[in-house]
Amino acid sequence: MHEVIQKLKAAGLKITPQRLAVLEAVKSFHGYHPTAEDVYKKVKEKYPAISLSTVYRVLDKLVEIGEIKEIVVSSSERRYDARKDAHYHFVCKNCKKIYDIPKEMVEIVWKKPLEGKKILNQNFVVVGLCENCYTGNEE
Amino acid sequence: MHEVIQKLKAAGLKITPQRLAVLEAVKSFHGYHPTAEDVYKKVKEKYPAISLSTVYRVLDKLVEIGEIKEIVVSSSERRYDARKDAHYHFVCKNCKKIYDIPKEMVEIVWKKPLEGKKILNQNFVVVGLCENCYTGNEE
DNA sequence: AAAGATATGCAACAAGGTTTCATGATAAAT
DNA sequence: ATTTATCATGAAACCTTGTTGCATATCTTT
Repeated sequence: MHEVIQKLKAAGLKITPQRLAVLEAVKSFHGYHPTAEDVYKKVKEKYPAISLSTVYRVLDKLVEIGEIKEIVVSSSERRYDARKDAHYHFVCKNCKKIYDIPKEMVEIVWKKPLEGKKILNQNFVVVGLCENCYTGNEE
Repeated sequence: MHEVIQKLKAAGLKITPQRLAVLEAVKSFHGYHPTAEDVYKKVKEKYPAISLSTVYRVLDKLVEIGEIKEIVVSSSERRYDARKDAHYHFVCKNCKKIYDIPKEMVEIVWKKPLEGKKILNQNFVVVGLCENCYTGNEE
């Protein structure tokens, strides 16, 4: 929590209760990857006055300063991840649940370098059917 | 073009000029990965009466029968790809341009199998800065 | 050629996210 | 501690992307 305050200050941003509450909320979803709406509902529990637009704005800022990540697993909604270490994701085509894939499970090897371009992030997203949906018991 | 007709028939779908025109349009964007809107504009050139909702519906069907693919590279809009062979994508964080990465350039090795889950697709999306944006000449 | 089934166009709608603007809170400088 | 300049917030309006309901039109099969 101290760390964020440093980062916010370093970026010339103010320390507001909303910002701290939103970050807390995102962090509270261990293993789950919340949408902005999910975060909004969670924050409201302890901070009923917060507005949805503030949540959107704070999420953007937290991504900007690298305190959380946006994961791109759907073309229709944004999802956030408080985990900052590298890892990958599995998305169930049926129930849409998102699972973490530990970095150690997969090795990504470049056979030839990507000439001219600068790589900032490597997103590996596996789409398939999870345990529940694969065996037929829809969720 | 013959192939699609077979696929549509096999899926119990009718052969309509709109469906053929939308597929043609998607195919015409070599190397570019159009949004539904892009496809709509392109189709309109030769088929001015088509409606946007039809384009959305046809794109869905074409994805369903595997004639085109939806690529997930943004959380806010869908993009389509007529290329059916496996390959990956690079997205420029600055100009948002999408580049194809040939399959041969990257090798994805599973160190441990994904227990219980069935893999349908492996999407590898690299985010970074492209030639133009990296060197400072914004686009 | 007719019948049945499916697709289309239009317009209304919905979800997710953004923007504007007046007000309120923060941080730096007295 | 107070003031002041700046930045952030809440509320509501708005925008973009995609979806749906329904009447009409078009396919396909007989």
